[in-house]
Amino acid sequence: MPAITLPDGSVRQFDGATTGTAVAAAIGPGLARAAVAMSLNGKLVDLSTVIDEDAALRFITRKDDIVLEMIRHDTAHVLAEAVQALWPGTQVTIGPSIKDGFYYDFFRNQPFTPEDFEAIEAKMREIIAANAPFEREEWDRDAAIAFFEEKGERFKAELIRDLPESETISIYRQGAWLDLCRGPHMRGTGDIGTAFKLMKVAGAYWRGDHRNPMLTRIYGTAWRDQKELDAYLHQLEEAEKRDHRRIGREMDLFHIQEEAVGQIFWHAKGWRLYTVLQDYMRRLQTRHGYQEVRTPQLVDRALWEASGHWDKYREHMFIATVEDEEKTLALKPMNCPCHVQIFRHGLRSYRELPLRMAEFGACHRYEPSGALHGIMRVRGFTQDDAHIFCTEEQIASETASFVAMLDEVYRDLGFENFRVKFSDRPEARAGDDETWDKSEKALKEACALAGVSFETNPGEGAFYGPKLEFVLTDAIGRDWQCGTLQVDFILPERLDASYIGEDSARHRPVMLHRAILGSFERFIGILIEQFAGRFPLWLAPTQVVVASIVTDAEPYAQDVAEKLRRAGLQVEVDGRNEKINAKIREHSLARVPVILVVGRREAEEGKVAMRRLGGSAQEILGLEDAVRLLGDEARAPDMRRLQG
RNA sequence: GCCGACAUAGCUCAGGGGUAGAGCAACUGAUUCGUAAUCAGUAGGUCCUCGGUUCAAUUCCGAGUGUCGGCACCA
Repeated sequence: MPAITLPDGSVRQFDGATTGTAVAAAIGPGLARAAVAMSLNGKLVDLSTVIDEDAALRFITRKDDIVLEMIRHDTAHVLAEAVQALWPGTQVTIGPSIKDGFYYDFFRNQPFTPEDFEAIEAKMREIIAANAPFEREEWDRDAAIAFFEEKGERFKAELIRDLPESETISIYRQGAWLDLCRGPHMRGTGDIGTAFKLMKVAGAYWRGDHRNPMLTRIYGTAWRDQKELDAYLHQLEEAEKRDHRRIGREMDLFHIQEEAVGQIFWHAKGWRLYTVLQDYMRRLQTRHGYQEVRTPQLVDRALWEASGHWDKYREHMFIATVEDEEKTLALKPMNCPCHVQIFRHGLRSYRELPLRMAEFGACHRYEPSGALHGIMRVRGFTQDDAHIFCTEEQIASETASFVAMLDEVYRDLGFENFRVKFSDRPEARAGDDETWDKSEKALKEACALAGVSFETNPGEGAFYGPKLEFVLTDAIGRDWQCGTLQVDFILPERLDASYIGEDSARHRPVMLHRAILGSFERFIGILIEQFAGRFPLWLAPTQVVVASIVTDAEPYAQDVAEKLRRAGLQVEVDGRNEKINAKIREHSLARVPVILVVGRREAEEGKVAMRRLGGSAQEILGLEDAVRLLGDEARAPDMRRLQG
């Protein structure tokens, strides 16, 4: 006699075991039509699930956002059926819903191409139109394995074999086709609707392991209706316009070419942005008690052997040799071993700790070709790196002040939201478990002190210690690690760093590896996408264009520009023989934040007509006022804070 | 690195077995025009590289390089 409690608090009694379908029908035909699944005691299940005891029930209709996940998951099943119908012998593997869509991984000797999409989508529409119900069955484990092996589905068989013994083996049928699946699903394929689209094909390793065979993955997107789908596709187009590679070209910031793959040719404007950012970071870190150093690019392999990097990362290092010498040198892939050299050069006292050593360290890593991505993932980059040599007791407070500094920087640069991941010990690591226990504990306590909440990223730590990763998202929705803080008990040991304690004995310092931007290259990439190239005045490579209306006004335009330059602004004069409309248009498209228009009138009266990017209003200002206003506004945020 | 796609003027792209075209940009001239494109003209290309097929390859085939999208990697 199940009593079913609905979200409005009402309770319905049923004589015997019932199903969601029956309950919905009992409530009303409208709901019966609309309900596609249900939440039973908080768990999302099929509508056909049998209810034989008291339960809290909420029906899921297309209005619920959770239905998007179901649509996507169901669409993945339909995709798999379509593909197997068109290319028998293709093996199925897994097909989950993901952000904005779904994918399905297939094994087939010949990969799919986007040209196949049309045929696949047509077949999918057929399957959806047939509206076969999704039917759940629970199978015996061995029978399921035998069944899939019989069919030649060795990946499916392997999946079942690897499921824990306690797991129920459930199968979902849709018409004549079936798949191993945990569920839940909507009522039938017809519930999917027609707002789906196959997006791209890609290779993906079976179970995400590069030693395994490569599968063909088909990505798709699916939505409740065409309107949502169109909106999503439009959003993708908009994101593409923010792509830092595109804006970098449009704004003449940088380029990359074949002769220096993975390295950046910074053009004048891009470099201006870079140096403004670097100056800002330098001021900030000085204020936060860091000392800046500079260490060599080429360092003998002996040091990398001692640090452990040679062993682990040799293939990813650029090696340099000279004919006259036996030595093998490596372009530094990171700065820490060099910083330890400075630390251990001479005797250190506990009184010097925490010692915060910073370097804008230019590093080179031979990144896999497939990893390269614009200026975000490169082979030559510069970290805003620093190492804090401290005692164990100082870890927490140093972490807290680091997080405060990072927070300040991210806010100043327009990032209010960022995610923090805590990555703990990886499989391949240096140091014993005791040390790792100590490091992870220290870092977690430090997070608590700093009020940092994080998600855990198991097994993703550095080989020498656990790390915090500060993650920002690019225009296309991809995550990038920028800031980081890593606790390291290992390197000081390996490279024999020590200080003299209060007790006059030698002690090992702890090293905190930390970066805020991560690399200038990556961060500037993110910054470009964040602002879509429309930088705040202090970061803009060209801050002001003075545009003359008539040739007569050009001398005055030059005069205006000169005064602005003296106030520290980056100014260009557009004295070309073009109509003012054309100039406004061009400089607006070039994302110049401020255009000062000057004609005869302004020249006579000593004024400027100021127009801001994105607005159409103009403001008439006296020249001196404009210079003061813009000069003030162009100050970096830290300078404003200092100067008020 | 792996799978796939792509590579033509500075940019965006069209074309196609008989050595290439558009728009924008550039340059020249005219125009001096007050807030998102003035008009006219000119110039610009080893069609990524190497090899093969062919009377003939930028086009077809192969290899390489690079880029893009994923996957794997990311000290």
